[in-house]
Amino acid sequence: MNSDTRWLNEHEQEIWRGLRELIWGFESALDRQLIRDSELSGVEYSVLAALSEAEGGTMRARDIAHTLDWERSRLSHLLKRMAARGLVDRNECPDDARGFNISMTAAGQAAIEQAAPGHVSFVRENVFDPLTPAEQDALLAATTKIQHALREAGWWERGKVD
Amino acid sequence: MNSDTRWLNEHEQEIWRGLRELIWGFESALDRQLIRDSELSGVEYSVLAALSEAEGGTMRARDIAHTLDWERSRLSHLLKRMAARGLVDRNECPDDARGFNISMTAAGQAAIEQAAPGHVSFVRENVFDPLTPAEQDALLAATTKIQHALREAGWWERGKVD
DNA sequence: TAAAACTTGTTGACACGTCAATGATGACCA
DNA sequence: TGGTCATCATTGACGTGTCAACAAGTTTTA
Repeated sequence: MNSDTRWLNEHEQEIWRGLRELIWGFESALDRQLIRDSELSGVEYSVLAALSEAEGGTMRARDIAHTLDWERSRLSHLLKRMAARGLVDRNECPDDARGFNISMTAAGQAAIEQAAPGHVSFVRENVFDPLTPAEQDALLAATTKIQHALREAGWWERGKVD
Repeated sequence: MNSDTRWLNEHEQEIWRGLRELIWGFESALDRQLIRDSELSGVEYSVLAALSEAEGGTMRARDIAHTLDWERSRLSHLLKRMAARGLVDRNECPDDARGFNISMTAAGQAAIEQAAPGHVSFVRENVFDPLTPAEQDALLAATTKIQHALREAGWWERGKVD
């Protein structure tokens, strides 16, 4: 933070630029692919994927938020739109009067089943096919270590950091 | 796309999850750091960083959009907000009546100078410090190849992919 | 048990992104 | 010259994310 900042040298700038561009570009490319090949956005896909792994295609909103590591309000806004589009249903939770059970509708099920193959192919073709197995493992090592550093420093969780 | 989809095995899912979580989490962590330690968002920082490398701290909007690989409308919306906050000025371009010259104000200059050390430290501490030089190079190789695959397949550019 | 504290989910204000439409100007070429 | 086409920037509609405030229910605890 002070004047003894360790600035990046040329090579480090190149590495950083590569990472930053990928972080920026991959997510939007993934979103474009989903929106073109299905009727789902990336976030809608995430929610339906979580539901499809739950028994009966049903989860409490709280648990979806926890699984995806999302803020509750973010999920709430999205679920309202998804319910309006007929992708999910919301029912009161019998155990806990505060809660809601979110379940996939038949339309939601159909949407994710239609979207999944293209989504997987996208990942296959753009992450795994271009890399050797050794490179794939190196990528995992790097992403794991970076994520670990961010967690250690408290930057991973949204909300207050200090 | 067909029924012969090559699904991901366990290990591949682990690699993919690591990448996806990093892509999701890194950007928001970076944004949080900037917003906490300065008065700038990540996108505002990008614009000011581009301007600070131009002569006189001035660039045409078109060139900023090209440098950052952004849509013009995205830049236009942001510049309107930044101008309202006093971070940039917009002046008509003498050569081309369609264009605008965007320049950093003194406040914009002060904001990025104040934000830069913390930003660099964040990258240093969360990307370079956790990785060995060999791992850094492996990361660059992986991001480069993935980006290349996305470009080849036409997924990199926003807009129609046909 | 009553008060305090926490959990769950919604809402509203606002920042930010994409897309499509618009208007104005510049470039090209027949 | 005049018409066509491309370029530059803006705008509005809307999807999406964060944050803070809120209402209502549940848990803790004194």
